[in-house]
Amino acid sequence: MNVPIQVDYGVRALVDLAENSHKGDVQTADIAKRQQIPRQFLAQVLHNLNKFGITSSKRGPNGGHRLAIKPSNITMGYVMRTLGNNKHTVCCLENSSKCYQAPKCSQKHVWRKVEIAVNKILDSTTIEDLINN
Amino acid sequence: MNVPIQVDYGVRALVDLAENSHKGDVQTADIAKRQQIPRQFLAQVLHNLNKFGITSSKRGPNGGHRLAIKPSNITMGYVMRTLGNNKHTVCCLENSSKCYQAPKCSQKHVWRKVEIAVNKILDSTTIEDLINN
DNA sequence: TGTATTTATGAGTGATTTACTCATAAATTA
DNA sequence: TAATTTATGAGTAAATCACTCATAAATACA
Repeated sequence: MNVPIQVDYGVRALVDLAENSHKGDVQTADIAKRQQIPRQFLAQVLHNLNKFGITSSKRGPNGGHRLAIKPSNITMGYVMRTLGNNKHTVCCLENSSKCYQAPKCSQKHVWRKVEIAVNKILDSTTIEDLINN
Repeated sequence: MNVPIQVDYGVRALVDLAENSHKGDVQTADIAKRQQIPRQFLAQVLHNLNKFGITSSKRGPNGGHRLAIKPSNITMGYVMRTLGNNKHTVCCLENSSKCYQAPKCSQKHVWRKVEIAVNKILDSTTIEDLINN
């Protein structure tokens, strides 16, 4: 499984937001510093989370980011699908190969089974779960 | 999950070998033709399978490849680990990030859980299972 | 012995992806 | 108006992927 660093950063940012939301909007630079994530890149990740309605943001002085959904309703699966470039969790050759097209590809349903198992775990793990360890 | 095309080719080659083993050694070119895999690349894949004892081979006229283990004992998991460049199935940032090192990485055990679930499926699926659909 | 056949093996390569940076625009506040 | 903060698209260096190429080594058979 390819876990893009965007997903890692995104999840960490969401955990950070959940833990610091009481102070009001949280700025990219603060999250970047706390989580040791390159600032400009984190800005893009947060922008993506924003676009998909997981967070919302405000520009200008004392602007920043906040969660738009409560931590117990944000699943790793949703973050993965949001930041993971719309790829299948198990990319069984989805781009170039004929795997999914081939009628007698005997591997296909194994990988599908794997994907279902993965999504089951990711969709049942929330940001809140991560905070509670 | 990154399913390298090598793994796909390897699994298909093993299924092909299992289905054609009764005729004696099977040549790379024949598998390549039947399975529509680039010949030279398949040669490398078969060589890798050979190195790890899944197949054996013979050079020269009427040489070729054969299974060294019976299909019911070759798991997708083993093929994945053999051809998948020794990476973790779930590559939770294993290369560059601090994920596995960081003491308070709350994602780590989620990805580990995912990896265990994936391996459970792959290790319980054999080449024989694929042949029997 | 010599020639054809087949695998073994390392080096190279073009395209794509990844993980960023840079530059600048737009919004907001004081 | 100036400072601050996010928005957004373009660019980029390094790594990876999916191969090809070239050549060596083994084997079979005439």
